[in-house]
Amino acid sequence: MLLSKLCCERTKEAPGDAKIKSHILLARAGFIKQVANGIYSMTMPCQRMSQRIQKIIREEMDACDGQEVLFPVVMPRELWETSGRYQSIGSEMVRFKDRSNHDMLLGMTHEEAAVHMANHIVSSYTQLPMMIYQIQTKFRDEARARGGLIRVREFTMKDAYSFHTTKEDLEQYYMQIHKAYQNIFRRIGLKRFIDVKSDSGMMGGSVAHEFMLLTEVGEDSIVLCNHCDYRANMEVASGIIEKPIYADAELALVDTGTDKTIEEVAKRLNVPATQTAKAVVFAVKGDQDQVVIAFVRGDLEVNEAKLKKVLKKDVVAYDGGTSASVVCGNIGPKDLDKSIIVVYDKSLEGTKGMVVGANKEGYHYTGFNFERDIKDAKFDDIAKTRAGDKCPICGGDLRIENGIEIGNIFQLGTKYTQSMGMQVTGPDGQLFNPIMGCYGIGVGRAIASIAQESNDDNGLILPITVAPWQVHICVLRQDDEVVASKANALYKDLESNGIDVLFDDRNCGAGIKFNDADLMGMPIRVVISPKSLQNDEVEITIRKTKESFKVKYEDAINEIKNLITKLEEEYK
RNA sequence: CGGGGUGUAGCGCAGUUUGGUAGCGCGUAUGGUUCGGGACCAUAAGGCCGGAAGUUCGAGUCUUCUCACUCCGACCA
Repeated sequence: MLLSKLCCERTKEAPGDAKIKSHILLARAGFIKQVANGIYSMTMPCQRMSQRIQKIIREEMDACDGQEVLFPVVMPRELWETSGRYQSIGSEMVRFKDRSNHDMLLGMTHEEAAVHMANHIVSSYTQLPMMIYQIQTKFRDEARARGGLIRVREFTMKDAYSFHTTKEDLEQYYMQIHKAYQNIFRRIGLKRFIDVKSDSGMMGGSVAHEFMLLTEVGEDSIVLCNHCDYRANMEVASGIIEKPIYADAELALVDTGTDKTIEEVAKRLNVPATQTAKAVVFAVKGDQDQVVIAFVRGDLEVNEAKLKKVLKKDVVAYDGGTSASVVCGNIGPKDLDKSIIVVYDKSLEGTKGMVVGANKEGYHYTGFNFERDIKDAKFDDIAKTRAGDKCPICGGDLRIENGIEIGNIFQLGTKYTQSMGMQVTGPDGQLFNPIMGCYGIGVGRAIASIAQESNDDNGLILPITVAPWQVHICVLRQDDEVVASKANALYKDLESNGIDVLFDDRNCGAGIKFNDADLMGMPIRVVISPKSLQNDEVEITIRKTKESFKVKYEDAINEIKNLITKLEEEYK
């Protein structure tokens, strides 16, 4: 490809609104062009990078006996009603009417389409296990797109769906995909990626993992153990906390005046925050009259994802406007309104001598004993894990890092095959619902992740496995006929040897060429100039290591071939 | 959805307080001198100042409405 003809403009300055490295660099290198909020066009280099990533994904999926298929982008309402998700998914799914007034939607995930396809084709367990996958555009009307390609509304995704006869078979296959994902992320050049246990969210199902790139700019919080392999998304992480024992005491009503917060009350009564219980008020989503109160120890926070899981209901912030009587700031477990759903965190289990609200303006109780004073209380894990809590596996210290989700895998179970009525005949002649797994990777987010992780002050540093071109030729003094023809000949020769080359054939200064080459990040730079040709040489520089050496012009092709092989080794 | 911010040349921005001929840097085009880390000189092209309505002799600038983008938060397979 001739750079002079490439539809891709590099700029010195980043868009004013770009904040994170990957966004700044992809924009400056001219890889992406924003069209609307969360919607981008990709120029040729970016599209080629996307295709290279897709090729690696295909190879790994095919190695897991995946069959590449294509589901529709636009689907009818009826299909999504069979799973119940037409109703349960909110405004992040775009809905519209076609010309004959049918309700239609844009696919944001394709479980329904996958089951629809499988259901009409598979009739016997002998056809299982089976995995189908596609690489296609998805649209999710995110409330807030941000960070360039990190969080967008329209994106390319690989989504795969597997069908199994037994749970054991799914589990075995799940491990196989898990391995394939590790291969994919390693091969596209990501370094700091890990898999974590995750919440299965709206997808349903039980076991789920997310693949995360650890980075400052990540939107997810990940809990990691400093000593063992334990790691989990904050949404599901559980740490062990120190539980100081306080002396049991008589229940006593004390005047706490206008003090409401844990900090104020603890200070007034001269007790540590760990000797208090905090009440956090929620309401069931869509029903502000159904109040939910979650109790955690005073020094802890409620983890809403865990609370939702315990309740099996969605909760939202309580807006205060209901019939239930709650005295905010003085809420306690004793004598609460019967209509309220109450959840206690494990941090309170077995505690005594605690300070709790009295459900009475201006008063708290001291000496509260959870075993004695609440009958039949059930304790669930609903507290947010903190850095410094102890690992549930080995007892080591936990730490918290940010991450970007770059892929995920779910053991779905029969949620969709059941709701959509997919049944096949089993070995015993009886019909059963196949057990499903599903597996996603965001291609655009992988591009952003690579850019985010692999760069320096001068620009992108693309792994050779995904770089749009392996070699970037800079010809200095394009106006010199001998140099120009030698450079052009090298360009042609490399291409005819199956090497992808970006040839900077512009007649401009060396600085401009070097800066553009660094910014765009191709792994191998070849400089050919009057100076190098004096000794009949060209200069080869490795972008990543800045390592540079000269080779004879005639040997250039072989040297470059060898170098490519050597660089590729690292991603095997 | 809540709270802030910004819309002026392809890109980055000034000009708005106090209304009076549309600016700067980068980029682009042409000519020339240079040219191994974003060179220099000269010349030129490029704008309905996001949109609509209003105030005014006169609006990029003031008023009202609207749209878009964006940051923080809520939300998020």
